[in-house]
Amino acid sequence: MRLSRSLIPTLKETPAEATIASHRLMLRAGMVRQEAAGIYAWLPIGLRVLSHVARIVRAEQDRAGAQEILMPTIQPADLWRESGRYDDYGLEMLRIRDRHERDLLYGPTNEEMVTDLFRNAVRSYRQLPQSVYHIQWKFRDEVRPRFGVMRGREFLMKDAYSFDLDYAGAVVSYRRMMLAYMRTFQRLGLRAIPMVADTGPIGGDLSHEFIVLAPTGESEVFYDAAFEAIDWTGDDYDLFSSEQLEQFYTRMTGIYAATEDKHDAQAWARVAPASQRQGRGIEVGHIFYFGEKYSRPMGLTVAGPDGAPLVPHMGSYGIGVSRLVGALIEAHHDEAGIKWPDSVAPFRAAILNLKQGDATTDAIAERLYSALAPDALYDDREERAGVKFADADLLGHPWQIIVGPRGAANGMVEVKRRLTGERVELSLEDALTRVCA
RNA sequence: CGGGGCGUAGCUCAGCCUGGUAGAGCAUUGCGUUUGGGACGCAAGGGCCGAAGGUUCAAAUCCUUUCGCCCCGACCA
Repeated sequence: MRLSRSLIPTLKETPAEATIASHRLMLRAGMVRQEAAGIYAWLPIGLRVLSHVARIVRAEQDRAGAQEILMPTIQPADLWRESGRYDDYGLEMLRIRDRHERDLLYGPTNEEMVTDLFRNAVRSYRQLPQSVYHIQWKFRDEVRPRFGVMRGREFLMKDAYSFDLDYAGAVVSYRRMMLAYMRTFQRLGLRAIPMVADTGPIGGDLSHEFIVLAPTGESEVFYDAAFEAIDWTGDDYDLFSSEQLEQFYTRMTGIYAATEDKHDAQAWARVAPASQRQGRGIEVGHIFYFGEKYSRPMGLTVAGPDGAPLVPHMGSYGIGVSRLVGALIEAHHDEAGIKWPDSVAPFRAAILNLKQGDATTDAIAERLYSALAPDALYDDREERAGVKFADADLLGHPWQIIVGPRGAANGMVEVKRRLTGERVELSLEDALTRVCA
Protein backbone atom coordinates (compact mmCIF):
# COMPACT_ATOMS: atom_id res chain seq x y z
CA MET A 1 0.00 0.00 0.00
CA ARG A 2 1.13 3.51 -0.73
CA LEU A 3 0.60 5.67 2.29
CA SER A 4 -0.04 8.78 0.23
CA ARG A 5 -3.32 7.35 -0.98
CA SER A 6 -4.44 5.24 1.95
CA LEU A 7 -7.15 5.68 4.52
CA ILE A 8 -4.73 5.68 7.43
CA PRO A 9 -5.64 8.81 9.38
CA THR A 10 -2.94 8.90 12.03
CA LEU A 11 -3.33 11.41 14.81
CA LYS A 12 -0.62 13.36 16.53
CA GLU A 13 -2.81 14.08 19.50
CA THR A 14 -4.84 11.67 21.55
CA PRO A 15 -8.61 11.96 21.16
CA ALA A 16 -10.19 12.96 24.44
CA GLU A 17 -12.34 9.85 24.86
CA ALA A 18 -9.48 7.35 24.97
CA THR A 19 -7.99 6.57 28.35
CA ILE A 20 -6.25 3.23 27.97
CA ALA A 21 -3.23 2.53 25.82
CA SER A 22 -4.80 0.25 23.24
CA HIS A 23 -7.76 2.53 22.62
CA ARG A 24 -5.51 5.56 22.36
CA LEU A 25 -3.12 3.84 19.99
CA MET A 26 -5.83 2.32 17.82
CA LEU A 27 -7.32 5.76 17.28
CA ARG A 28 -3.94 7.44 16.80
CA ALA A 29 -2.79 4.76 14.37
CA GLY A 30 -5.99 5.18 12.36
CA MET A 31 -7.03 1.56 12.89
CA VAL A 32 -10.61 2.24 13.90
CA ARG A 33 -13.11 5.06 14.17
CA GLN A 34 -15.95 5.09 16.62
CA GLU A 35 -19.44 5.30 15.11
CA ALA A 36 -21.46 5.02 18.32
CA ALA A 37 -20.82 3.92 21.89
CA GLY A 38 -19.07 0.57 21.64
CA ILE A 39 -19.45 0.41 17.85
CA TYR A 40 -16.46 0.84 15.57
CA ALA A 41 -15.60 1.03 11.90
CA TRP A 42 -12.40 -0.82 11.06
CA LEU A 43 -10.08 1.03 8.69
CA PRO A 44 -7.40 -0.66 6.55
CA ILE A 45 -4.71 -1.02 9.22
CA GLY A 46 -7.16 -2.22 11.85
CA LEU A 47 -8.86 -4.63 9.50
CA ARG A 48 -5.56 -6.15 8.42
CA VAL A 49 -4.66 -6.89 12.03
CA LEU A 50 -8.15 -8.21 12.74
CA SER A 51 -7.88 -10.52 9.73
CA HIS A 52 -4.46 -11.75 10.79
CA VAL A 53 -5.73 -12.56 14.26
CA ALA A 54 -8.74 -14.34 12.76
CA ARG A 55 -6.46 -16.28 10.42
CA ILE A 56 -4.47 -17.74 13.30
CA VAL A 57 -7.59 -18.48 15.32
CA ARG A 58 -9.08 -20.20 12.27
CA ALA A 59 -5.94 -22.24 11.57
CA GLU A 60 -5.85 -23.65 15.10
CA GLN A 61 -9.57 -24.39 15.13
CA ASP A 62 -9.22 -26.25 11.85
CA ARG A 63 -6.21 -28.11 13.21
CA ALA A 64 -8.28 -29.20 16.20
CA GLY A 65 -10.86 -30.64 13.86
CA ALA A 66 -13.56 -28.01 14.24
CA GLN A 67 -15.48 -27.24 11.05
CA GLU A 68 -15.91 -23.65 10.01
CA ILE A 69 -19.45 -22.52 9.27
CA LEU A 70 -21.09 -19.11 9.25
CA MET A 71 -24.30 -18.48 11.10
CA PRO A 72 -26.25 -15.24 10.66
CA THR A 73 -26.05 -12.23 12.93
CA ILE A 74 -29.85 -11.99 13.01
CA GLN A 75 -31.73 -14.80 14.69
CA PRO A 76 -35.42 -15.60 15.17
CA ALA A 77 -36.67 -15.05 18.70
CA ASP A 78 -38.57 -18.34 18.66
CA LEU A 79 -35.32 -20.29 18.88
CA TRP A 80 -34.46 -18.49 22.05
CA ARG A 81 -37.93 -19.03 23.46
CA GLU A 82 -37.25 -22.75 23.20
CA SER A 83 -34.24 -22.56 25.49
CA GLY A 84 -35.88 -20.03 27.76
CA ARG A 85 -33.15 -17.52 27.19
CA TYR A 86 -35.32 -15.04 25.28
CA ASP A 87 -36.71 -13.95 28.62
CA ASP A 88 -33.61 -14.66 30.69
CA TYR A 89 -31.06 -12.75 28.67
CA GLY A 90 -32.38 -9.35 29.61
CA LEU A 91 -31.57 -5.95 28.23
CA GLU A 92 -28.18 -6.98 26.89
CA MET A 93 -29.95 -8.64 23.98
CA LEU A 94 -30.77 -6.34 21.11
CA ARG A 95 -34.31 -7.16 20.05
CA ILE A 96 -35.59 -6.29 16.59
CA ARG A 97 -38.97 -6.52 14.91
CA ASP A 98 -39.27 -6.93 11.16
CA ARG A 99 -41.99 -5.58 8.83
CA HIS A 100 -44.18 -8.60 9.49
CA GLU A 101 -44.01 -7.93 13.22
CA ARG A 102 -41.86 -11.01 13.76
CA ASP A 103 -39.49 -10.91 16.70
CA LEU A 104 -35.82 -11.15 15.82
CA LEU A 105 -32.62 -10.47 17.68
CA TYR A 106 -29.03 -9.60 16.89
CA GLY A 107 -27.19 -12.65 18.18
CA PRO A 108 -25.09 -12.26 21.33
CA THR A 109 -24.03 -15.93 21.01
CA ASN A 110 -25.21 -18.99 19.07
CA GLU A 111 -25.95 -22.00 21.27
CA GLU A 112 -29.61 -22.12 20.26
CA MET A 113 -28.97 -21.78 16.57
CA VAL A 114 -26.21 -24.35 16.43
CA THR A 115 -28.35 -26.77 18.44
CA ASP A 116 -31.13 -26.21 15.92
CA LEU A 117 -28.71 -26.95 13.07
CA PHE A 118 -27.65 -30.21 14.64
CA ARG A 119 -31.14 -31.40 15.51
CA ASN A 120 -32.17 -30.90 11.91
CA ALA A 121 -29.11 -32.45 10.33
CA VAL A 122 -27.67 -35.12 12.61
CA ARG A 123 -29.52 -38.40 13.14
CA SER A 124 -27.14 -41.08 14.36
CA TYR A 125 -24.65 -41.54 17.15
CA ARG A 126 -22.25 -42.62 14.42
CA GLN A 127 -22.07 -39.01 13.20
CA LEU A 128 -20.70 -37.80 16.53
CA PRO A 129 -18.54 -36.39 17.93
CA GLN A 130 -18.42 -33.23 15.86
CA SER A 131 -17.61 -29.64 16.48
CA VAL A 132 -18.20 -26.49 14.49
CA TYR A 133 -17.19 -22.88 14.85
CA HIS A 134 -17.72 -19.57 13.20
CA ILE A 135 -16.15 -16.15 13.36
CA GLN A 136 -19.01 -13.71 13.35
CA TRP A 137 -20.03 -10.33 14.70
CA LYS A 138 -21.96 -10.38 17.93
CA PHE A 139 -23.94 -7.70 19.66
CA ARG A 140 -24.37 -7.35 23.40
CA ASP A 141 -25.98 -4.17 24.53
CA GLU A 142 -23.53 -3.56 27.37
CA VAL A 143 -24.61 -1.08 29.97
CA ARG A 144 -21.29 0.64 29.75
CA PRO A 145 -19.12 -0.03 26.74
CA ARG A 146 -15.57 1.25 27.22
CA PHE A 147 -11.91 0.80 26.45
CA GLY A 148 -12.44 0.94 22.68
CA VAL A 149 -12.70 -2.48 21.08
CA MET A 150 -11.83 -4.18 24.37
CA ARG A 151 -15.40 -3.81 25.52
CA GLY A 152 -17.49 -2.90 22.55
CA ARG A 153 -21.14 -3.66 22.08
CA GLU A 154 -20.51 -5.03 18.62
CA PHE A 155 -17.53 -7.35 18.55
CA LEU A 156 -16.05 -10.13 16.47
CA MET A 157 -16.04 -13.46 18.22
CA LYS A 158 -14.95 -16.94 17.38
CA ASP A 159 -17.41 -19.29 18.96
CA ALA A 160 -17.12 -23.04 18.71
CA TYR A 161 -19.55 -25.74 19.80
CA SER A 162 -18.85 -29.39 20.48
CA PHE A 163 -21.31 -32.27 20.37
CA ASP A 164 -20.42 -35.54 22.07
CA LEU A 165 -22.34 -38.65 22.94
CA ASP A 166 -21.55 -38.54 26.64
CA TYR A 167 -19.71 -36.74 29.39
CA ALA A 168 -16.46 -38.59 28.82
CA GLY A 169 -16.45 -37.57 25.19
CA ALA A 170 -17.29 -33.98 26.05
CA VAL A 171 -14.33 -33.85 28.42
CA VAL A 172 -12.00 -34.86 25.62
CA SER A 173 -13.48 -32.17 23.35
CA TYR A 174 -13.06 -29.64 26.13
CA ARG A 175 -9.41 -30.47 26.66
CA ARG A 176 -8.69 -30.49 22.96
CA MET A 177 -10.12 -27.02 22.64
CA MET A 178 -8.10 -25.86 25.61
CA LEU A 179 -4.91 -27.02 23.92
CA ALA A 180 -5.98 -25.34 20.69
CA TYR A 181 -6.45 -22.12 22.65
CA MET A 182 -3.01 -22.28 24.23
CA ARG A 183 -1.50 -22.74 20.81
CA THR A 184 -3.57 -19.94 19.35
CA PHE A 185 -2.57 -17.38 21.95
CA GLN A 186 1.07 -18.34 21.81
CA ARG A 187 1.11 -18.00 18.02
CA LEU A 188 -0.44 -14.57 18.42
CA GLY A 189 2.52 -13.53 20.52
CA LEU A 190 0.60 -13.52 23.79
CA ARG A 191 1.15 -15.24 27.10
CA ALA A 192 -2.24 -16.64 28.05
CA ILE A 193 -3.07 -18.49 31.23
CA PRO A 194 -6.21 -20.54 31.78
CA MET A 195 -7.93 -19.93 35.07
CA VAL A 196 -10.81 -21.79 36.61
CA ALA A 197 -14.02 -19.85 36.14
CA ASP A 198 -17.47 -20.04 37.62
CA THR A 199 -19.60 -22.67 35.98
CA GLY A 200 -22.94 -21.35 37.12
CA PRO A 201 -25.78 -23.85 37.53
CA ILE A 202 -23.99 -26.61 35.59
CA GLY A 203 -21.37 -27.18 38.25
CA GLY A 204 -18.18 -29.15 37.92
CA ASP A 205 -14.78 -27.77 37.05
CA LEU A 206 -15.21 -27.49 33.31
CA SER A 207 -15.07 -23.78 32.67
CA HIS A 208 -11.92 -21.78 32.17
CA GLU A 209 -11.16 -18.21 31.32
CA PHE A 210 -8.04 -17.39 29.36
CA ILE A 211 -6.23 -14.41 30.73
CA VAL A 212 -3.65 -12.65 28.62
CA LEU A 213 -0.89 -10.98 30.58
CA ALA A 214 -0.60 -7.27 29.94
CA PRO A 215 0.62 -4.59 32.31
CA THR A 216 -2.53 -2.54 31.77
CA GLY A 217 -4.99 -5.42 32.15
CA GLU A 218 -8.16 -5.12 34.17
CA SER A 219 -7.62 -7.84 36.72
CA GLU A 220 -4.77 -8.78 39.02
CA VAL A 221 -3.44 -12.31 38.45
CA PHE A 222 -1.09 -14.63 40.31
CA TYR A 223 0.70 -17.45 38.54
CA ASP A 224 3.61 -19.81 38.62
CA ALA A 225 6.49 -18.91 36.31
CA ALA A 226 6.39 -22.49 35.03
CA PHE A 227 3.74 -21.26 32.60
CA GLU A 228 6.29 -19.11 30.85
CA ALA A 229 8.52 -22.03 29.98
CA ILE A 230 6.07 -24.19 28.06
CA ASP A 231 5.88 -24.21 24.28
CA TRP A 232 2.32 -25.30 23.52
CA THR A 233 2.78 -24.92 19.79
CA GLY A 234 5.14 -27.88 19.68
CA ASP A 235 4.12 -31.45 19.02
CA ASP A 236 4.33 -32.51 22.64
CA TYR A 237 0.64 -33.21 22.73
CA ASP A 238 -1.45 -34.91 20.07
CA LEU A 239 -4.80 -33.14 19.69
CA PHE A 240 -6.46 -36.44 18.86
CA SER A 241 -5.09 -38.64 21.60
CA SER A 242 -7.31 -38.57 24.66
CA GLU A 243 -4.41 -39.86 26.79
CA GLN A 244 -2.16 -37.02 25.73
CA LEU A 245 -4.92 -34.48 26.15
CA GLU A 246 -5.33 -35.79 29.67
CA GLN A 247 -1.60 -35.34 30.30
CA PHE A 248 -1.78 -31.86 28.89
CA TYR A 249 -4.73 -30.98 31.10
CA THR A 250 -3.11 -32.42 34.19
CA ARG A 251 0.07 -30.51 33.58
CA MET A 252 -1.74 -27.30 32.85
CA THR A 253 -4.05 -27.37 35.82
CA GLY A 254 -1.23 -28.52 38.08
CA ILE A 255 0.46 -25.15 37.77
CA TYR A 256 -0.85 -22.45 40.04
CA ALA A 257 -2.75 -19.59 38.45
CA ALA A 258 -5.62 -17.52 39.76
CA THR A 259 -7.25 -14.16 39.41
CA GLU A 260 -7.40 -11.90 42.42
CA ASP A 261 -10.88 -12.98 43.50
CA LYS A 262 -9.98 -16.67 43.39
CA HIS A 263 -6.50 -16.29 44.78
CA ASP A 264 -5.66 -18.95 47.38
CA ALA A 265 -2.95 -17.78 49.75
CA GLN A 266 -2.19 -21.29 51.00
CA ALA A 267 -1.70 -22.77 47.55
CA TRP A 268 0.28 -19.70 46.57
CA ALA A 269 2.63 -20.27 49.49
CA ARG A 270 3.52 -23.67 48.08
CA VAL A 271 4.82 -22.09 44.86
CA ALA A 272 8.55 -21.51 45.09
CA PRO A 273 9.10 -17.80 45.81
CA ALA A 274 11.41 -17.48 42.82
CA SER A 275 8.60 -18.73 40.59
CA GLN A 276 5.87 -16.50 41.94
CA ARG A 277 4.65 -14.08 39.34
CA GLN A 278 2.11 -11.37 39.80
CA GLY A 279 0.72 -9.27 37.00
CA ARG A 280 -2.34 -7.95 35.31
CA GLY A 281 -4.46 -9.63 32.72
CA ILE A 282 -7.26 -9.37 30.19
CA GLU A 283 -9.83 -12.07 29.56
CA VAL A 284 -9.70 -13.03 25.89
CA GLY A 285 -11.35 -16.42 25.89
CA HIS A 286 -13.75 -18.57 27.82
CA ILE A 287 -14.65 -22.22 27.46
CA PHE A 288 -17.56 -24.13 28.98
CA TYR A 289 -18.94 -27.59 29.21
CA PHE A 290 -22.69 -27.37 29.71
CA GLY A 291 -23.94 -30.88 29.05
CA GLU A 292 -27.56 -31.10 28.00
CA LYS A 293 -28.52 -27.54 28.82
CA TYR A 294 -29.59 -26.78 25.26
CA SER A 295 -29.82 -30.19 23.64
CA ARG A 296 -32.44 -31.47 26.04
CA PRO A 297 -34.97 -28.61 26.02
CA MET A 298 -34.55 -28.09 22.31
CA GLY A 299 -35.05 -31.75 21.49
CA LEU A 300 -31.66 -32.56 19.98
CA THR A 301 -31.27 -36.33 20.00
CA VAL A 302 -29.48 -38.91 17.91
CA ALA A 303 -30.27 -42.58 17.59
CA GLY A 304 -28.00 -44.69 19.80
CA PRO A 305 -26.61 -48.15 19.01
CA ASP A 306 -29.78 -49.75 20.33
CA GLY A 307 -32.06 -47.36 18.49
CA ALA A 308 -32.94 -45.42 21.61
CA PRO A 309 -32.47 -41.63 21.48
CA LEU A 310 -29.36 -40.13 23.05
CA VAL A 311 -29.06 -36.52 24.15
CA PRO A 312 -25.68 -35.12 23.11
CA HIS A 313 -23.44 -33.31 25.58
CA MET A 314 -22.35 -29.91 24.42
CA GLY A 315 -19.66 -27.39 25.11
CA SER A 316 -19.01 -23.89 23.83
CA TYR A 317 -15.75 -22.09 23.36
CA GLY A 318 -15.30 -18.38 22.75
CA ILE A 319 -12.42 -16.17 21.73
CA GLY A 320 -12.90 -12.41 21.51
CA VAL A 321 -11.19 -11.78 18.19
CA SER A 322 -11.68 -8.02 18.11
CA ARG A 323 -10.83 -7.77 21.79
CA LEU A 324 -7.59 -9.61 21.07
CA VAL A 325 -6.51 -6.73 18.84
CA GLY A 326 -6.78 -4.44 21.85
CA ALA A 327 -5.14 -6.99 24.13
CA LEU A 328 -2.23 -7.36 21.71
CA ILE A 329 -1.60 -3.64 21.86
CA GLU A 330 -1.87 -3.60 25.64
CA ALA A 331 0.81 -6.27 25.71
CA HIS A 332 3.02 -4.82 22.99
CA HIS A 333 3.52 -1.08 22.97
CA ASP A 334 5.78 1.69 24.19
CA GLU A 335 5.60 5.48 24.38
CA ALA A 336 6.08 5.84 20.64
CA GLY A 337 3.38 3.43 19.57
CA ILE A 338 2.55 -0.18 18.83
CA LYS A 339 5.08 -3.00 18.55
CA TRP A 340 3.24 -5.71 16.62
CA PRO A 341 4.35 -9.31 16.89
CA ASP A 342 5.32 -10.54 13.42
CA SER A 343 2.36 -12.92 13.30
CA VAL A 344 -0.33 -10.23 13.32
CA ALA A 345 1.38 -7.05 12.10
CA PRO A 346 -0.66 -5.13 9.53
CA PHE A 347 2.39 -5.01 7.29
CA ARG A 348 5.67 -6.80 7.63
CA ALA A 349 7.62 -3.67 6.80
CA ALA A 350 7.31 0.02 6.18
CA ILE A 351 9.47 1.64 3.55
CA LEU A 352 10.38 5.17 4.53
CA ASN A 353 11.49 7.34 1.66
CA LEU A 354 13.09 10.22 3.51
CA LYS A 355 13.41 12.39 0.43
CA GLN A 356 10.38 11.88 -1.74
CA GLY A 357 11.03 13.25 -5.21
CA ASP A 358 14.75 12.53 -5.13
CA ALA A 359 15.56 10.31 -8.11
CA THR A 360 17.90 8.03 -6.18
CA THR A 361 15.78 7.48 -3.08
CA ASP A 362 12.62 7.15 -5.18
CA ALA A 363 14.19 4.45 -7.32
CA ILE A 364 15.43 2.46 -4.34
CA ALA A 365 12.16 2.78 -2.46
CA GLU A 366 10.20 1.65 -5.52
CA ARG A 367 12.44 -1.37 -5.95
CA LEU A 368 12.02 -2.35 -2.33
CA TYR A 369 8.29 -1.83 -2.60
CA SER A 370 7.85 -4.03 -5.62
CA ALA A 371 9.94 -6.74 -3.94
CA LEU A 372 7.94 -6.64 -0.72
CA ALA A 373 4.41 -5.75 -1.88
CA PRO A 374 1.73 -6.46 -0.86
CA ASP A 375 3.16 -6.98 2.60
CA ALA A 376 4.76 -3.55 2.84
CA LEU A 377 3.51 -0.06 3.43
CA TYR A 378 5.39 2.46 1.33
CA ASP A 379 5.51 5.88 2.97
CA ASP A 380 5.68 7.92 -0.22
CA ARG A 381 4.23 11.06 1.29
CA GLU A 382 5.95 14.37 0.86
CA GLU A 383 6.60 14.70 4.55
CA ARG A 384 9.64 15.40 6.59
CA ALA A 385 11.70 12.53 7.93
CA GLY A 386 10.53 13.06 11.49
CA VAL A 387 6.89 12.68 10.52
CA LYS A 388 7.62 9.40 8.74
CA PHE A 389 9.66 8.03 11.63
CA ALA A 390 6.96 8.94 14.11
CA ASP A 391 4.17 7.37 12.06
CA ALA A 392 6.16 4.21 11.39
CA ASP A 393 6.83 3.78 15.10
CA LEU A 394 3.20 4.52 15.87
CA LEU A 395 1.87 1.98 13.36
CA GLY A 396 4.34 -0.52 14.72
CA HIS A 397 5.48 -2.48 11.67
CA PRO A 398 8.03 -5.08 12.78
CA TRP A 399 10.54 -3.71 10.27
CA GLN A 400 11.28 -0.29 8.87
CA ILE A 401 13.44 0.15 5.82
CA ILE A 402 14.74 3.68 5.81
CA VAL A 403 15.79 5.07 2.46
CA GLY A 404 17.66 8.32 2.94
CA PRO A 405 19.76 10.41 0.58
CA ARG A 406 22.97 9.74 2.50
CA GLY A 407 22.92 5.97 2.25
CA ALA A 408 21.15 5.90 -1.09
CA ALA A 409 24.13 7.49 -2.80
CA ASN A 410 26.10 4.34 -1.89
CA GLY A 411 23.23 1.96 -2.50
CA MET A 412 22.70 1.45 1.20
CA VAL A 413 19.52 1.54 3.27
CA GLU A 414 18.89 1.30 6.97
CA VAL A 415 16.83 -1.48 8.53
CA LYS A 416 15.20 -0.88 11.88
CA ARG A 417 13.63 -3.55 14.05
CA ARG A 418 10.72 -1.96 15.87
CA LEU A 419 10.77 -4.45 18.71
CA THR A 420 14.34 -3.71 19.79
CA GLY A 421 15.01 -0.37 18.16
CA GLU A 422 18.13 -1.90 16.64
CA ARG A 423 19.20 -0.31 13.32
CA VAL A 424 21.73 -1.54 10.80
CA GLU A 425 22.88 -0.20 7.46
CA LEU A 426 22.65 -2.78 4.71
CA SER A 427 22.70 -3.13 0.96
CA LEU A 428 19.34 -3.43 -0.77
CA GLU A 429 19.67 -7.17 -1.16
CA ASP A 430 20.77 -7.74 2.42
CA ALA A 431 17.95 -5.55 3.65
CA LEU A 432 15.40 -7.63 1.78
CA THR A 433 16.95 -10.84 3.05
CA ARG A 434 16.89 -9.55 6.60
CA VAL A 435 13.28 -8.44 6.45
CA CYS A 436 12.03 -11.55 4.71
CA ALA A 437 13.90 -13.97 6.95
C1' C B 1 -28.47 1.03 36.53
C1' G B 2 -26.38 4.54 40.59
C1' G B 3 -22.67 8.65 40.77
C1' G B 4 -19.79 12.42 38.07
C1' G B 5 -18.35 15.11 33.62
C1' C B 6 -18.34 16.86 28.54
C1' G B 7 -20.67 18.38 23.52
C1' U B 8 -17.55 25.22 20.07
C1' A B 9 -13.19 23.98 12.94
C1' G B 10 -10.58 17.35 11.02
C1' C B 11 -7.76 16.96 16.29
C1' U B 12 -6.59 19.25 21.26
C1' C B 13 -9.02 23.10 23.56
C1' A B 14 -10.15 28.62 25.10
C1' G B 15 -14.51 31.78 25.18
C1' C B 16 -19.82 30.73 28.99
C1' C B 17 -19.48 32.90 35.54
C1' U B 18 -20.54 38.86 34.03
C1' G B 19 -25.29 38.18 26.86
C1' G B 20 -23.09 42.58 22.32
C1' U B 21 -19.60 40.85 14.82
C1' A B 22 -16.90 32.95 16.95
C1' G B 23 -11.09 32.28 18.62
C1' A B 24 -5.92 29.76 19.37
C1' G B 25 -2.46 25.72 18.42
C1' C B 26 -2.01 21.58 15.38
C1' A B 27 -4.01 19.63 10.68
C1' U B 28 -5.59 21.13 5.36
C1' U B 29 -4.59 24.29 0.58
C1' G B 30 -1.09 27.79 -2.10
C1' C B 31 3.79 30.23 -2.33
C1' G B 32 8.77 30.67 -0.45
C1' U B 33 12.72 28.97 2.70
C1' U B 34 14.00 24.27 4.85
C1' U B 35 15.00 18.78 4.72
C1' G B 36 17.75 11.79 8.96
C1' G B 37 13.13 12.05 14.66
C1' G B 38 6.31 15.32 14.41
C1' A B 39 10.38 22.68 10.59
C1' C B 40 9.73 28.22 9.64
C1' G B 41 7.42 32.54 7.27
C1' C B 42 3.35 34.71 4.46
C1' A B 43 -1.51 33.94 2.70
C1' A B 44 -6.14 31.15 2.27
C1' G B 45 -10.18 27.78 3.12
C1' G B 46 -12.92 25.57 6.91
C1' G B 47 -18.32 26.44 12.18
C1' C B 48 -26.51 26.15 12.22
C1' C B 49 -21.11 26.75 19.11
C1' G B 50 -25.10 18.71 19.50
C1' A B 51 -30.71 19.62 18.71
C1' A B 52 -35.48 21.96 19.92
C1' G B 53 -38.15 25.49 22.59
C1' G B 54 -38.02 29.89 25.78
C1' U B 55 -36.20 34.81 27.99
C1' U B 56 -34.07 39.29 25.61
C1' C B 57 -33.40 44.80 21.29
C1' A B 58 -29.54 40.96 21.16
C1' A B 59 -27.92 34.01 23.13
C1' A B 60 -22.05 29.75 22.15
C1' U B 61 -23.04 32.43 26.84
C1' C B 62 -29.15 32.66 30.80
C1' C B 63 -33.68 29.01 31.48
C1' U B 64 -36.35 24.33 30.00
C1' U B 65 -36.49 19.90 27.35
C1' U B 66 -33.99 16.40 24.54
C1' C B 67 -30.06 13.61 21.97
C1' G B 68 -25.07 12.03 21.98
C1' C B 69 -20.39 10.86 24.20
C1' C B 70 -16.81 9.99 28.24
C1' C B 71 -15.21 8.62 33.29
C1' C B 72 -15.95 5.88 38.35
C1' G B 73 -18.82 1.80 40.42
C1' A B 74 -21.94 -2.91 39.99
C1' C B 75 -22.05 -6.72 35.35
C1' C B 76 -19.49 -9.12 30.87
C1' A B 77 -15.87 -12.47 24.84
